[in-house]
Amino acid sequence: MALQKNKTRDRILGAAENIFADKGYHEALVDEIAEETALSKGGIYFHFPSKEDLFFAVLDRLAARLVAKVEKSAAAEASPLARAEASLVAVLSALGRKRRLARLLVVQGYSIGNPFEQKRVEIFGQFSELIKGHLDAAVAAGEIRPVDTATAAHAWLGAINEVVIRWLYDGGRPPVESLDTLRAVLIDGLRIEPAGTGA
Amino acid sequence: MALQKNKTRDRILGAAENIFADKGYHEALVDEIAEETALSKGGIYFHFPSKEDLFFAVLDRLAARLVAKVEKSAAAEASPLARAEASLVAVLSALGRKRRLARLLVVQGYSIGNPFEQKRVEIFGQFSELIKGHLDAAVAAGEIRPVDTATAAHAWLGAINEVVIRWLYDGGRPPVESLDTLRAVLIDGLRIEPAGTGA
DNA sequence: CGGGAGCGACCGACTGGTCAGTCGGTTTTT
DNA sequence: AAAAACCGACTGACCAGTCGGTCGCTCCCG
Repeated sequence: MALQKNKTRDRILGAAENIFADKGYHEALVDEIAEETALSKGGIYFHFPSKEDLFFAVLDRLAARLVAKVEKSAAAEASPLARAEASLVAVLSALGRKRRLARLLVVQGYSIGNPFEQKRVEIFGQFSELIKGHLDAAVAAGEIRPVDTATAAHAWLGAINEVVIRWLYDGGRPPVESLDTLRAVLIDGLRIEPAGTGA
Repeated sequence: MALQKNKTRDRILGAAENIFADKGYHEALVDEIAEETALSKGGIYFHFPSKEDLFFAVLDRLAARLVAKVEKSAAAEASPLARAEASLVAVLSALGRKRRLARLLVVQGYSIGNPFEQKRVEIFGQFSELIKGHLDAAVAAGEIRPVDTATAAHAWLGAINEVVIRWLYDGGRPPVESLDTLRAVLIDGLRIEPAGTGA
C-alpha cells in the first residue's frame, strides 16, 4: 500500500543518510544500505531507480530540513538585517549540532574519500595561513580590529572559494569583477576607520 | 638518468593535470593519462606508486604555483592590510584566468562527477537565495550599503561553509563560537552606521 | 464462502563492465 | 653488462544494476 511504501522509502532514506554520511558516496555500497534497512538490494531498487537518485534524495531531504529551520528563525526577527543575521546563526548552530550531517552536506556530498578530503584541508590550509599572516600583521599595525584572525582567514577563503565556484557554474562574470563586493564584505568590517567608532 | 626522469615526471604531471581537470578524479583513467603522455600505463606506474599519489602530486604542484604567485603580489605592497588585499586580488585573478585549473583546485579535487556538482550548486543556491533575499531587504530598508547582494550572499555562504569544514576537520570549537568573528567580517563592513561615513 | 487472479512489495543470486595495478619482458642509457 | 626506463597484455576485485521468482494481500466470481 502507498502508506507502507512511503514508510519504507523513509527508512531507506534514513539508512542511506547514515551510510553516506559515514563513508561518502563512492565508498557507500548499495548492499550496505540494504542491510541497514533490513531490505535486499532489489528492495532498494524498487524504491529508487539508481544509487545516484537515492543520494540526491538524501541531500534534498537534508537541505529541505535545514532550509525550514533557518527560515523559521529568520521569521522571528523584525528588521531585514536582523533576519539575515538570524539565518547566519541558525545555519551555524544547526550544522554545529549535527557533525555527521554537516559533513554530508558540506563536504562529503562532493567528496571522493577520506585521503582526498585530507589533502583538500592541507592545501586550503596553506592559503589560510597566508591570509592569516597578513591579517595578524594588520592587527599588529592597528589597521584592523583585533578579531580571531584564523577564523577570519577561513571566512575569506570560503568566500573566495564560493565566488569562484559560482563563476565556474553560472558562467557569469569572472571573479575579479566581484572584488568590490568582496572588499566591502570582507575587509571594510574589519577596518578601523580614522573617523569611525570601532567596536 | 635523473634529469630525464624528472622531465618525464613533469610530462606526466602536465597530462594528468589536463585529464583530471576535464573529468575529475574518478572519471579520469590512468590509461588516458598514459595515452596523453605517449607513455604506457606501466610507464606511469614507474613514476608514481598509485593514481591517488599522482592526483595529489598534481594538486600540490598547482597549489604551489598559486601560492608563489600570490605571495609575490603581496610582497609588492607596503602595509599589511594592503598585502592582504593584494592576496585577495591575486587569487581571484589567477583563478579567473584559468577556468579549468580553478575547477580542479576548487571543486573537482573533491568532487564526484558532473551531476553531483550540479546538485551541490542547486542546494547551495537555495541557501544563497535565502541570504540574498534578506540582504536585498536590508538594502531597501537602508540598513546596509547597496552592494551586489548576489555576490555578497555567495561570500557569506562560502565563509560559513569553510568555517564548518575547519571545525569538522580540526575538531576545534563548534561553528557558533565563530559567530562574533563572522559578524565582524561579513556584516559590519556592509552596515551603514548612524555615526559612520558610509562609502 | 472458497479459491484463484492480480498486484504491489520485496528477494538475492547473478551478470557485465570497469579499471587499478602487476609483471615478465624489451629497449635505452650509462 | 648492468641498470634504469618503459611496455602492454593480463588479472583480480569490485559493485551497480537486473531479473526471474516469492509472499501476502485484496477483490471478484461462482
